[in-house]
Parts: sequence; structure tokens; C-alpha cells
Amino acid sequence: MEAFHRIWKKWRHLVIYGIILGLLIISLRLLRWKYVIADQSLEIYIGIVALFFMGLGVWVAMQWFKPKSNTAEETEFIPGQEPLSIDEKALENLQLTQREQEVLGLIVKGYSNLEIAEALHLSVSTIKTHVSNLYSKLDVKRRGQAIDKARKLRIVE
Amino acid sequence: MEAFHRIWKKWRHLVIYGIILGLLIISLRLLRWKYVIADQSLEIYIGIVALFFMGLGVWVAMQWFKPKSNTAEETEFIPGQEPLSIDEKALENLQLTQREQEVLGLIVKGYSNLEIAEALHLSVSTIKTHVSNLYSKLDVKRRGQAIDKARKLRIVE
DNA sequence: TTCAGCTTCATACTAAAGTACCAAATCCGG
DNA sequence: CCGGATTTGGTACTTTAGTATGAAGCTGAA
Repeated sequence: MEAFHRIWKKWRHLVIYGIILGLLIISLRLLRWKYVIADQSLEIYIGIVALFFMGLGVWVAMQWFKPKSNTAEETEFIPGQEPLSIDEKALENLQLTQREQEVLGLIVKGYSNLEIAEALHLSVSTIKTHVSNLYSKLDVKRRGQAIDKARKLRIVE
Repeated sequence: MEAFHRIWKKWRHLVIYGIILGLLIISLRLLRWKYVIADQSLEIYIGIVALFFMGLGVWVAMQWFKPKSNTAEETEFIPGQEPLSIDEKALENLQLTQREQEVLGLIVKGYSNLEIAEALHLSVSTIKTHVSNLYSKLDVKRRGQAIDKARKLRIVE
């Protein structure tokens, strides 16, 4: 069972592709089957195909958008610092993760945990986890302190 | 009931898209009744439907992952104004009392109600009263919003 | 493959914040 | 002196915020 789990983890995507191909073939066969079956069945098959391809479209888009993580890390840094720009060095020193920076950005805008969760499509529990870790790294105890510190360190807009 | 509410809040967009999808399918069926499609072009017809719905799926996913636009009100930025000074006019318009201004000043510094009470030699009850009145005048619901609004209105340092 | 770090989510709890309503003392202008 | 606004404080309650802990999946590097 353990071996199966590992194999599944590694070849999951290939299996999904296989299932998709299988479904495609099946749908095509069903379409042929339609020639022998009553006409009204065709509507159902078209609906199935439409649903399936819409789901496929969603999945494809998710694959396209999700792994689109940091490709633009390099920010040109001109010695003469802009007084209103973000202090990249301070940001690096804090070792904040991507999510923590996102959450911090919304906290500064006055979002509640629930609003942050909805904006990022996450659960409130997750937000609380990020917020707690954030406070540890910022060495603060409360939201207001975090906002104040983030502004003083110029790690948010 | 509470759980249902949370789930609804999170997935309501998907539900709406599902309804739209259903309407589209119905319209397709109606189209088929009006324009009889020759058997030879059935495969093409199916292909078009598949492509269309896959595109629709991609679009839905894009909507789903699209970051929410920030509708927060921005302060008018008049060139002649000093960007770092306190906006006295905005302050007057709010009709904040002396105490409320003091409390607001400490709130934006990250003070808790208890800390504010100690700093001003007052009880926490009193601070809560001032804070509540403050929120009413600022038209906000939470501490973070008050901080954000106070900064945007430039009524604090 | 293994492992550390990141992300996600849950439960259970405590602490802080916030609301609603009330009431008393003070201050200040008419 | 009266009355409105301010200031102070309380009780009771609901809502958010925050902590602690555990668990699981994923990813990238060793």
C-alpha cells in the first residue's frame, strides 16, 4: 500500500492524463453509439462533452496559473534609494515567505482574517497560521504593532 | 448553518458559473432544434462545442484566480500640498474630539486598549467608548481599517 | 530517495476587541 | 443656572484575534 502511494505521488499527473485520454475515447465512442440510439440522447452527450471540456479548461488554466511562482525576483537596485520605495534589504532580513508577505500586505490594508482568507481563497485557519508566524518574525504581539513595524521598516507600500 | 454559510461564501462564484453553464447548455439544445445539423458535420459541431467550453473553462479559472482589485478609496493628491503634513481640513471634517484624536494617535502606533488606558491614565472601558465613537466617525469596523483610513486621510503623523 | 521548508487546514483554547446600553461628573456657552 | 457636548466608567455580551498543537501534501535540494 505504501509502494502504491509513492508511485501514485510520482506518476499522478501521467495517470490523470491517461484518464483524460480514456474519457475522450469513451466520449467519442458514445458519439458513435448515438447513431444507433435515439436522437434525444445526442443532447445529453453534447452536454457531457461540454461539461468535460469545460472542466478540462479549468484544470489546464489552473496548471498554467498555479506554478507561475517567482520568475521576476530580480529587482534592479539603484544606490540612490527612493525614500518611498520598499526596503528590499529589510525584507530579506526578515525571511518572510511569499504567503506571509501577501498576508502582511492585506493586514496593512485593514483586512480581517476572514477577508484575507476570502481574498486568497484560503481558510481562516491558514491565515491565522501565517499571521502567527508573521508576528514571530516581526517580533510583535498584535496586529497594530505589525502594521506599525511594517511601515517603519518600509516592507510594504 | 454557520458551516453552510462559510462554504457558500467560498464557493458561491463557482455555483454562479455553474448556473451560467447550465443556461449555456440549454441554449445549445435550443440551437440544435432550430438549426438542424447534418450528420456529416456532427463531429465538427461537437468539436466546436468542446473548444468553446474548454475556452469557457479557462476563462472561469482565470476569473477564479484573478486577484481582487483594490477598491479602497485613495486620497486626492494635489501637487501643491505637502505630502507629509497632517491634513487639517480632513481632521476638522471628522469632528473628532480631543480624546478621540489622542486615542487614534496611539492606535496607529500599535497600542492595545490596555496600553492606551495606561498611557492616558484611564480605564479600558473608557478607551473602548472612545474607540467605538472613533470608528463611527471614521466609518470603519475594525482597528486595522481605522489605521489605514487615518493614514490615507493623513490625520495622523 | 530522503529531508527540510512551505503551505494548507483543523481543533481547542485564551485574549483582545468591539457593541450596546446606561449613568455620572465636568465643562462651556447662552 | 441650564443644557448640550465631552469625558469617564461600568456591565454584559458577541465577535475577532491570537496561541498551541498536530497533521498532511508538495517541492526542491542534497
